[in-house]
Amino acid sequence: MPELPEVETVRRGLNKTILNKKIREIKILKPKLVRNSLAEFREILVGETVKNVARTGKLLIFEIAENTFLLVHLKMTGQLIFQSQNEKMMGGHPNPNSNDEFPNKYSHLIFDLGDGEQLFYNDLRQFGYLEIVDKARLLEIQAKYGIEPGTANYTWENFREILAKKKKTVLKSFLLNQQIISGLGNIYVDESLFWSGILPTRTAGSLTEAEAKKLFKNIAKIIAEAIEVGGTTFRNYRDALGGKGNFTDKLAVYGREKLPCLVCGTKIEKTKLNGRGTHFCPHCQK
DNA sequence: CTTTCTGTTAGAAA
DNA sequence: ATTTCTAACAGAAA
Repeated sequence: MPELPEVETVRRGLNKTILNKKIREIKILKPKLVRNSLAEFREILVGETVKNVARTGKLLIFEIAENTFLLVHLKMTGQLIFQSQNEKMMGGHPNPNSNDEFPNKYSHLIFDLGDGEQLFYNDLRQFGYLEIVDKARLLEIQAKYGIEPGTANYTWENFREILAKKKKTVLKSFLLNQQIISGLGNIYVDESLFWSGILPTRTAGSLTEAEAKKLFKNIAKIIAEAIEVGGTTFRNYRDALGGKGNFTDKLAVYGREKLPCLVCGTKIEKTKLNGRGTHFCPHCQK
């Protein structure tokens, strides 16, 4: 479900709500989502506090101690939602942006933070995971991620270099590959290619210098804009307070098949490319 | 009713 | 080695 802007929005929400609150207890209702043994998972976390929540690509990193990190990947439908029971008891819904009540049938882990405060890990499709790792393992995992929009390694030089290394790869797959460029998913790949006027079926090596530069800039721009408005809620995505993202109304092609292109009015087409639904304007994209 | 689709990605197959 | 397909799962939409 969530791509870089959505995970970043969750990260920011968590940093505003759960930092330095002691984990009193953890209810684990779906053990398979935890990659450590349950005993170890509880042993390490209960009594600790989260010092900071960081992120690499779509992976959340809870900093627990010098050599202890809790990784959380939301995959398609994972949610991390903070709820304070106190506000609820004072009347009104605890989260002004949400009507959802928690826990629900998809709340598979519940972190008790004391004072009526809880953090829920919800996951309809149960593809996500939680895993405690040490620093060495964390670095190993982070090393597999490609350049990331919004960070220092996202430079034109580096972008040109990865394009040159994957000349024959179809752009859609190229942009979805987290080891090449991290953070993009199906929505933002389609949007970036649309605004760059490039068909998703083109190969990395087929781009002109001008096209490549345009794509490079548009990716950074679209990701930044999406973060600003709290990401995109197409179906299940919710932020750390249960709220929805507002980039949804700004989508130009994703989910707009058969609707007129915002730029030229041609009907947006949807095809399947490498197993992924792919949206594009047959007139604007060459 | 059945079939197809869904924001991810590890691992298998090609 | 590199690229494409499939499975993990539940539910909505066609």
